[in-house]
Amino acid sequence: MAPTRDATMLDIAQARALAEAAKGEGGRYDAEAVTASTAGHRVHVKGRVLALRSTGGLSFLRLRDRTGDIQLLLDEATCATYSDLSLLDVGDFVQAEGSLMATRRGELSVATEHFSVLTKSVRPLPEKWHGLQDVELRYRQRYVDLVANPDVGEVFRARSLIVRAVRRYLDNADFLEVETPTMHPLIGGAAARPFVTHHNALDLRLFMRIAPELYLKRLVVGGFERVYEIGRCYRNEGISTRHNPEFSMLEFYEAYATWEALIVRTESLLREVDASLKAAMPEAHAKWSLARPFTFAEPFARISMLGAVTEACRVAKLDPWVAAAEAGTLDAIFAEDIGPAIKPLASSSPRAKSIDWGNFRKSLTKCENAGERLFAAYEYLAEPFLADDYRSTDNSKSVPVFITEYPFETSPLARKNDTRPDLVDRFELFVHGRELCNAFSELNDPADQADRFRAQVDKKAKGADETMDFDEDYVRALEYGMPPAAGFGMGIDRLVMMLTSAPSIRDVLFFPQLRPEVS
RNA sequence: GGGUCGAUAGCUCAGUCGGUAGAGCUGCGGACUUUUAAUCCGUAGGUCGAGGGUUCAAGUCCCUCUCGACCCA
Repeated sequence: MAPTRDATMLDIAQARALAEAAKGEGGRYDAEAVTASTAGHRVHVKGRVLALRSTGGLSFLRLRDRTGDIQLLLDEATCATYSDLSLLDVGDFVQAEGSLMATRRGELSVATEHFSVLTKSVRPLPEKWHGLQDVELRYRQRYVDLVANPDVGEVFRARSLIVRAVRRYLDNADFLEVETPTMHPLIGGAAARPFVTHHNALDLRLFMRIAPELYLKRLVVGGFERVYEIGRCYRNEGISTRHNPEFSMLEFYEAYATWEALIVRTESLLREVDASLKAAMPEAHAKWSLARPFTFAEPFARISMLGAVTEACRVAKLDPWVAAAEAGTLDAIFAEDIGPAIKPLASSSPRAKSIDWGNFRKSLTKCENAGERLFAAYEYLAEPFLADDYRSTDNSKSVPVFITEYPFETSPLARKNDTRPDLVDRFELFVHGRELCNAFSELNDPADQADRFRAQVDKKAKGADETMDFDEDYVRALEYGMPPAAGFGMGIDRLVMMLTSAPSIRDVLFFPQLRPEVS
């Protein structure tokens, strides 16, 4: 069927808008008002058939396109192609032409005079009421999931809006979006195991990037003072609700800024992105924010790593350790085996009982210096309880926490603090106890950087597998001079999970990594 | 890597003590001119994830494996 000349090809939302004036209580339309307001205007819509009901010589189709749904009413007496209905299935794409009308129950419909199939669906869609529930099938056949489960599409629309809002924020702050290599000859920029690949013509071993960091900072050396990249990174680790082998990361670098400036940026970035999401998807946003265990409505908390450990010891009533922290002698305790101390300490309070003492002890024994020990103490004593300890004023939600003053041994790319050489000018942001952002004033001293790379190489020689390579070209770049700068990294997938209250990273990735399907 | 749970019709799920494989939706045929998970009548649909074992007899009990979910590391 060729569309007749006087029908206007419309998105379904546009077609509905023609009858907006006739819309009444509860979304019901008055039949006479529809006829009056559309004045017999003919419409031509295209979409997918979601439901098909027939009562003798009268049939109803529910049609959906990207803008919405509308019902088609087909009367055997007035629809020229009515007999084609026998060939029609749910899932087919059709075009239909007719005038707008309202049914007795007040549903806006197209009184269809012609319709034809655009694409035939030869597989049945999942059952209409329960939809597709099987999680494995939902991930493997996302194309079906998206048709059957409208909430899924909502999360992915949110993801797109979130990324757009992040870009808008950075673009407005005069950052330049760039692209850097995803295949690297060396491992660098983060602590993770890489995927290895091979370039045939160059006969070259390459690693899929674990972070864009070192390339972006080369651009800062080259005079690109504000750059950002949103891109895929790859880490050869286990798969879980929070980890996928490939994931998206935002990094930005700002010359002449310090980590303290980035704390301010981080708060404003997150609030602005969330506000954009709220503006674009108000109903979904209301649902998600109700489900969030955290809030952005109050100032984020801010505490040093040692402060967080001390505070955590206080809440857990680990009195001897609180005293040691205040006297500055905590590391002397952690440097010895804490084994004998565990039993009395673990019964100090309910909180103390829930500390993972066994793994904390094991982790401490692997540490080689005070910095690593403080980090381990933070990981086991403070981090698991951040969401309990940092609460909104009415105590209903957790507030995000900036952890600052990281030990330099655990931060091979961050700038040392000017007055405390055992610390680096770095922070991480934890939202409801989960790490979301990592940022620091950048190390731009080439000699110091070379020392840090050497320390990484030594660790690798001792068997550590999550270490960086010595990147001579990067040191050479620093030798030409990098302006003082601060850099920021954030996992996009985690951000989307938090904002949409998605429990698994698989809910925010269209095609999460799965084992191959067995036939 | 460890633990728990799961896999039965295209989809969602039952299946008791080990005794002939079930329902709803979907599909197919039919009735019905205002449906909304339409309704009604009829009908089709199965390598019970794979392999092995116990048994007269296994979807069901045992073992191994595959895939997945959740929790822990």
